Amino acid sequence: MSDEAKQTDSCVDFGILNSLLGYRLRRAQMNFFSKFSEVCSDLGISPGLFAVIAIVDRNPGLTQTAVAQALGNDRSAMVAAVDKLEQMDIIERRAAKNDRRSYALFMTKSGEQFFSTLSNRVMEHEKAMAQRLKSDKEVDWLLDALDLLAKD
Amino acid sequence: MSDEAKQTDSCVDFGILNSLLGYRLRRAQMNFFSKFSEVCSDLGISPGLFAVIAIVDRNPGLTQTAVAQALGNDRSAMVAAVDKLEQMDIIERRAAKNDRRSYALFMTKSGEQFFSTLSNRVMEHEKAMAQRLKSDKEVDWLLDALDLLAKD
DNA sequence: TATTGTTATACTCTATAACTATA
DNA sequence: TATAGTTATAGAGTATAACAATA
Repeated sequence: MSDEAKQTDSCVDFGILNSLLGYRLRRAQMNFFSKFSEVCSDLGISPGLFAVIAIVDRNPGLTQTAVAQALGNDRSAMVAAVDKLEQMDIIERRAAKNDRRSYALFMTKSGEQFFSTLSNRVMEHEKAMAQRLKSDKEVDWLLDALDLLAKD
Repeated sequence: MSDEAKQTDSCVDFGILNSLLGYRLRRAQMNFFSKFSEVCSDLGISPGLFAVIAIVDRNPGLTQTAVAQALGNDRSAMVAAVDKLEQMDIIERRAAKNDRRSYALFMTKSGEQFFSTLSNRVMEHEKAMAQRLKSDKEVDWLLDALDLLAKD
């Protein structure tokens, strides 16, 4: 490898990208995503599926559309997700009481146990990442800042 | 709509998701992404293409592989990106001096002008988002925090 | 008419493997 | 043998449109 080529290895000027929240958000999120996958891939759970489980766990009886709206997804994306989670015996569809068009989503018994294990893993990962910041105060501050940037 | 169903609209408990940096990062990044698209879609530039242009603008003569490594992408993804940017007369491939396998990437004259316009738009968008935070100090702090979370 | 779940579809982004021409 | 660019391909994620059953 020539010296000229070697320059390209680590001396790249990121210019405007360095000052862009959007770019840094993307890099940070991509890192979180890949780390999450490492931690949870053997359990067959992606970040998206984790979010669905977390919502159903805390809000038993929600419809598929309601979960989709909460997560900012389209209803059509819920079908495959709930199919998979039902196949894994984590979530179950039950006929809704007042509306025969919709299903109510509930955790199964084994699903609750699974989510407990899963949450512990995710929290460990989260803890390791949060420790890169100086204090718990800074983590809270970051959570608030990200919330501001997520709105509309 | 029944009262029972109405509950699902905005009274969803996000549980553990609320305290997860990973989830909030995802929501914030998705918002940035869609806003960026609104601002730049008429120019035919996605966040990914913008990053490529920004790197080439500041580092003329880099190879495709070097740009890919800087951005954390695979080389194969660069082909279509550079094809499009070359078609738009923003970037051009030139034969590399010492290595006939590789191209050196450079901005075209019109590309530099285009990037100037583009950067102004992106900076406006960025400014609007940054103003959601309390001060410039907080923005700098956030940039540093995101940088910490993006590493390995 | 409007809404729920569903299906089909497509589009983007991304990663992998294999090929070629060079090194 | 190793690397740069390329191609083909496949997977995940996401969004749109249309349909049947139901409201």
